[in-house]
Amino acid sequence: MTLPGPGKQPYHHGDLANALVQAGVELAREGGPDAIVLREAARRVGVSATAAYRHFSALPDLVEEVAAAALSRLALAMEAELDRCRPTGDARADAWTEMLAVGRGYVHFALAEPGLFAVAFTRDKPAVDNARASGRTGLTARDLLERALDKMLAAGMLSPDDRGPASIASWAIVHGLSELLVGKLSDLPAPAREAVIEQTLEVFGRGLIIRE
Amino acid sequence: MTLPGPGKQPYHHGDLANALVQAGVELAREGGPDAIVLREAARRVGVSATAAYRHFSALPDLVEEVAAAALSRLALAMEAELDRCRPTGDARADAWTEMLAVGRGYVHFALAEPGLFAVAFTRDKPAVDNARASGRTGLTARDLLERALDKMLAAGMLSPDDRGPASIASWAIVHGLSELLVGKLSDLPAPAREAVIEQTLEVFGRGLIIRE
DNA sequence: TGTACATCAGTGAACGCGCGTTCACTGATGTAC
DNA sequence: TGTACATCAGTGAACGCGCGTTCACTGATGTAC
Repeated sequence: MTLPGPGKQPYHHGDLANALVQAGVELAREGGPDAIVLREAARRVGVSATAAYRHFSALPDLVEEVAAAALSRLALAMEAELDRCRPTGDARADAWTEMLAVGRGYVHFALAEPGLFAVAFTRDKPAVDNARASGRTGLTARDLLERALDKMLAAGMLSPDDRGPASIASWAIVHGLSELLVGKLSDLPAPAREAVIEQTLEVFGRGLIIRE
Repeated sequence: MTLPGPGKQPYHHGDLANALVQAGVELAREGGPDAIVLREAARRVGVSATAAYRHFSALPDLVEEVAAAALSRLALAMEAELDRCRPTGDARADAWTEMLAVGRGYVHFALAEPGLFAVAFTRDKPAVDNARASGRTGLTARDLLERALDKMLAAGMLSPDDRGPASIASWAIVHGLSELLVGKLSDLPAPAREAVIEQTLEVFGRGLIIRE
């Protein structure tokens, strides 16, 4: 690969596909799914609109990769929240702390990046959950949730009978909370919002956790 | 108002505003928010595109009214589900049955009318929950939920401390479930889907209901 | 090490499309006298 | 009961716009000999 000298515009970009996806991500951040516009992405990268067709068969291809990148960022945000957990050694407490972190990470990402969140869950295509694009192959949001639930199970605070239903139920509660806070409940001031998040996760947790 | 004779196309439509909203609803059913197109709505009603401007200041006005109509239909679907409940006389059982009906009505509407559901929760504007448009002024989805929760409270199966958080938590669980089933989990076959709905509501219910 | 040439990655003009909206207009309606 | 006239509710042509995509092309790259 040739590094361009200062001020030089190389004829070959070198990494156009990626650059277009990044531009697409930026557009999505600013205006959600509908704002992902092929011509604008090309414009931002400084390339002709037609150049995009060397890397994507058509617009939906680009959108799909932007969605994958958005999902990837969601998982990253959740991992960041997870990293802030300090284990105490109490398996039960730690498992629930992890579960809360996963949920909070999810909801906070939606609030911080509503455009990307919308794109991540946009459905034009069969919708592949695997984020194989954008160079990342780490754990998905779903993986992080399952791991937290497994720890709860291992800690004996989750009934084996509930392990199955718990996946989708947990996903639903954080997803619904995210959509509402970003949408119909967007008027809530930030402090009230945080209280709502904590209370909702707590009520939900009571349904999950075995009473000792 | 003049009723048009057979085959006569009256110059004055008589109820254009409403007809355009209905056409918009149809478009939304078929393709979600982006499918609400002023010109197409006018076309379907058999009127020039510009006629719409006698009744709506611009496209977002139409969309807003279509969204209100969609919310109205959601509430109607929930009421229909509610009407199928047969009270047993046991206040606790009946309250929970009603709560389940409200939740199921919500999720089933989303599954039956994904386009309308999306429009109902689309956010371009401040988003007024009041469905003052489309001639309906009944109870909203939110009202139905609050009523069910009040009955649970009255039946002594919901802690007064939880009454507040329960509103948004309940809304979140059904909303998230709806979004997921219509989106990322749309591959689920119908029977599995129903099982997921029941299990999710049950797990959630355990968090809400006071253990006797 | 040089050179011919296939292949790759761009360019720029052009296309057709459907949209929202404006404009000047005309036909229908209803009200004052 | 008639009639003049303001107002209301439509029409149809036209606008500019930005989009996705196609086409024939050209410059850069890399490989075979």
